[in-house]
Amino acid sequence: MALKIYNSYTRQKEEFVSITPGLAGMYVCGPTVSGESHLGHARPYITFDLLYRYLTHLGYKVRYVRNITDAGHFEEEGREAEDKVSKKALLEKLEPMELVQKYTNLYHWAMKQFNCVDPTIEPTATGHIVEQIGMIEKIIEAGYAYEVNGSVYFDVKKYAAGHDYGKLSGRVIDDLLETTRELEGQEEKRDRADFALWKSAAPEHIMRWKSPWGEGFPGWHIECSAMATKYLGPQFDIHGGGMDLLFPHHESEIAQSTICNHESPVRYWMHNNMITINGKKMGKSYNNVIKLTEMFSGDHPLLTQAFSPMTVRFFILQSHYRSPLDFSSSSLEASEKALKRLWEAHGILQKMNITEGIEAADAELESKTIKLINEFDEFMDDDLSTAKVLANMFELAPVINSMKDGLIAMNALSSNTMVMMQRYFRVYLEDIFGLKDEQNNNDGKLNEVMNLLIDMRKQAKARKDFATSDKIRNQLAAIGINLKDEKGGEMSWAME
RNA sequence: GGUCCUGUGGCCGAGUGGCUAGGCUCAGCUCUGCAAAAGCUGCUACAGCGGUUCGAAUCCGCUCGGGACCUCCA
Repeated sequence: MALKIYNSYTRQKEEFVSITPGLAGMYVCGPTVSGESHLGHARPYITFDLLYRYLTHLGYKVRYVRNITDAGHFEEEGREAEDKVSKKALLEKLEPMELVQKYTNLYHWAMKQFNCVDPTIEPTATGHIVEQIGMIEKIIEAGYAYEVNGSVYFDVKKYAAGHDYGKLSGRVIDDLLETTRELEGQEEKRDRADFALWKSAAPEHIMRWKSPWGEGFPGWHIECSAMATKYLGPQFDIHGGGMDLLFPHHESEIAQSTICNHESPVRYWMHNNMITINGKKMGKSYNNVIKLTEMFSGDHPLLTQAFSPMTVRFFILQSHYRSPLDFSSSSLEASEKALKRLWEAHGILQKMNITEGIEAADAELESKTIKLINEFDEFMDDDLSTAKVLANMFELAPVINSMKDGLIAMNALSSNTMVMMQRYFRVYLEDIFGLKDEQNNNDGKLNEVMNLLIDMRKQAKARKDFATSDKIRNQLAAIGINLKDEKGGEMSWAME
């Protein structure tokens, strides 16, 4: 089996073949650090973290570039240029870079909470002004851009004449040229479909750089092209981002890079679908965002409780990344319970001592188990079908739990299968899905205290002193620790 | 208005034409001093109407509903 991924460019699943065997280059559109990340942002970061982890698991050495957009852009092309970052900075009375730093830190914190692996390179737009200017100059030299009043625009019409502008996003160039939408201040551009490579900065702009065309700031799309080219080369394997970036952002990236580097920049375009609330995309424009800090604290009118980062991560993994995913507090609650059950089964499985050389006593269960486990790889190779892998795990969880409770004999499955199941659960849940234990019970002293309490409760139960045994259990429950009686008189515990 | 996507059981969600994903909820049962946890059982759905086919949730057409992009957006 080989990994197949859905390529937005060709609109079909394709076998992934990297340009250089053994190496993979991927670029993911990172955040604009002019505000706090919300739940919607979590999806691409977790989706492409999953991809990065899986490619690594498959043996690729991956260069994972995820940018930070810290240079502000005009709010809306054609209207009065207004730098997002500097606008907010005025409101908050902060230096632009102070604001950028604040939200960058917050973003990094959120990524850590989600257990996302750091990208191998995390370039900033402001750190690559020189490269962006260089690229713009090349485009002008090639005759595909023109300068007006200190701003530079990409000539879409000319590009479209010889290239397939619009292929990625399914746009028809004539429609773009004939937009019914009425936009003001288009007079600088030769054509309304043209987009800015460089914008002249109005005097009040705080963020500004010198360029051959005067002081200004880079256009929205050029940073990704410049940084991707610099770190991944003129053509690289995978470019990821949210579906809402298909047009115009990624379409424009292709155009710019193609003119500069004389080849299409990306082999596989991957796009995650949106997270919605009541069917509507979560986004700034809709005023329906739930910030990640609010998710984790529960401090939001739409939330009935706080949801941990791993619950959110699991929630996202339970659906396919190209399907829309509708948020509601109750579906998060369902994910929380499901994850808890699965994670406990995982813990039980890992603690099992496997006796070597056991032959399977239950041939039917043995073959079913092997099939379910083998499908993990198959499903992941099929465009990262995490939901199906999890479904198989949930089919195996009762088997694991039943073995622990003695409802299924320990020798029902062969040693080889047990070892394989242990390995696959660990590799998939922890290494590939990036889930981790959120209970802070690593404290050895807490464990010893709990062992003491369990011992006391066992003794109380043995002499039928239920008042004492219930007191221990109930008071622990009150502080969020659940004691569970097990078959055979043993007890285990778990934090809420 | 243009382009594209989508409509699955109480809820969330997988679904490559035939073998009825999975999770959560709910009901019953088992285990248990009680509870929790765990296990077992039950709940057979694919917006509507046509068509193709031996056979369609899956393909085609129409109708209705929802959404995305076309403007900053993950």
